[in-house]
Amino acid sequence: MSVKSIEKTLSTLDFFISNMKPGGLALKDVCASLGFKKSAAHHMLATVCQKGYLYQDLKTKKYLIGSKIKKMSKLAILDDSGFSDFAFDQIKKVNDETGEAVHLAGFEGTRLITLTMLESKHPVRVDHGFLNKDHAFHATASGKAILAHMNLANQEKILKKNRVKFTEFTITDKVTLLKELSAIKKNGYAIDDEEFQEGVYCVGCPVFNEYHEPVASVSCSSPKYKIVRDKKYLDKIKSFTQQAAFEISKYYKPKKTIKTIKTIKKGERKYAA
Amino acid sequence: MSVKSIEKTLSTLDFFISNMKPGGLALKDVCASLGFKKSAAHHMLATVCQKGYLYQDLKTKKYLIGSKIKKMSKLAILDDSGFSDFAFDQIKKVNDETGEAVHLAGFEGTRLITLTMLESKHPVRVDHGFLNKDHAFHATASGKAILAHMNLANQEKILKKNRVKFTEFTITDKVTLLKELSAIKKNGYAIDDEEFQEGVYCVGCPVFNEYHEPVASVSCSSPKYKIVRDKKYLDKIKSFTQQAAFEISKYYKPKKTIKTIKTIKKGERKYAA
DNA sequence: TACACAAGTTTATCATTAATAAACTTAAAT
DNA sequence: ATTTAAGTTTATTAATGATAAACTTGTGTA
Repeated sequence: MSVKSIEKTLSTLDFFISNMKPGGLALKDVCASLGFKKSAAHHMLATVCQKGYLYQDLKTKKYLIGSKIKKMSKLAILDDSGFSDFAFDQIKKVNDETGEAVHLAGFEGTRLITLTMLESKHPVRVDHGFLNKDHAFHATASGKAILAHMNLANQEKILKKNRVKFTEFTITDKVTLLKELSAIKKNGYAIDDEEFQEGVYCVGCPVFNEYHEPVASVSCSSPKYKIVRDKKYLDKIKSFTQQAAFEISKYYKPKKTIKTIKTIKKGERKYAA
Repeated sequence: MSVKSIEKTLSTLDFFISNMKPGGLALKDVCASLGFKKSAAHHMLATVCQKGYLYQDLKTKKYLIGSKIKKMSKLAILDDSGFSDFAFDQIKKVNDETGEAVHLAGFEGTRLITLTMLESKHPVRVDHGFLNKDHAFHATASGKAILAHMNLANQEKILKKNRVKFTEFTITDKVTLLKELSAIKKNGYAIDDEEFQEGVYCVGCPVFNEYHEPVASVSCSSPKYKIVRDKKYLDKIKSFTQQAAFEISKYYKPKKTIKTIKTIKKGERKYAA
């Protein structure tokens, strides 16, 4: 069960984060975009303002981002960038060598999260454009690469919340998926053959932490026709992706010789399963 | 009127931001600290997780900061630091010269916000320790310094929400306050004589933008006995505070000769009344 | 200066919804 | 293996959030 007034409020915060304009947003803008009644929206926004997450300009009455949210942007505990920064060069290399879109994905609970992505350089591009692949753990190479190396309990928790059929090729049957995951674990890489988007073929490889738990994945997406046309193209993508994931896993095996090791705080390794 | 479930939810987010522990927070911790019933808290947290503001660790079931909040911390629109950075040297100077606690305050709607503060260097210190002086516009030197230079309409809006009696010296009568504000405007500085905290005496001076609208203030806090003991001490504090506020106002009159002018974006000047 | 319109605010009422308690599940500790 | 504690789910009820309508404020136009 979910609490509707909370959903509406957090959707509103989402909206402010994504659609903020210089002078702020008017009540009617929020109502128009999110389909709220103006009196209801007013009560909601008044409460959000009272808590300091937004505030209202005295003169224009438009709503602006409040100090509570701004304060967040200064909190070190929220800074996740250590891992992504470490991974960037490897992601970049795959992108440079293949020219295809490359994704670095992590997860939070049962949700797959895109941490970094580099877009395709080719004229015919695979353009995902979304940074939260909600409920797509089972339908993406990045998701399956992580999932394959989890224990059964976690696999089941995730699959329970990830059973959306995105295309006709999306695997939704649990038994078929578990069989697939078992093969992925053996092979060391995952394939997404138009399971998330039609015409898109991806290869994904897992990133492990120091306990060999899967914590992230690297994936490379290509238009499927290229894969079909040239068998060796897949091998190329596969090897670069695999190599990148292997290198990124070293983030979790910090060597003393790396000078920057002191700056890697415990809290940054928060992708552990 | 305020929406209670929203209040609870945002209080919970506040709690997570302030009290996050490495492995996350358990449901019972939230319930114990905020006085929620566990089933209600569970429903609330489930909704917050669904929206990606928090997430639950698969194994420990503890709640952690989610990608939505992390993403916020990377958004440029939230970056307010231009003004505070510009002001820092001046704040520092007052702190160095007087040794007393110095505050830079701004405001959001009817709420006074502490942007930066430097603590007292003296053994007997005035230690505010709070960064959001809620509803204290009327009871602080920083608040009154800003308020004095606003138009009557805005003054009244703010005073309507700022009438808490913090000490026996807090001025809550509207007529008395408006008279005081008028004097402050004439003098160019505001005094807080134990109106917010007993034994604490503050001087506050307004910072103006290019349209001569008050947008912030600098205040310096001292134990009252020092002020009483030595008449010249107040003059010293007053002159340093005044000078700092004057210099900080230059942020809003950018000269072409300053090279960094190009980096000052329109959006950063968001303290205008 | 007056008028009309649009946006925001407040209020009281009603129906929905969030809070509750109790039963249930899971996992850890003895 | 048993007990306990934490988390989850469910059905019920009382409280609360949504609503419409009246009201206020401010802006732009005549």
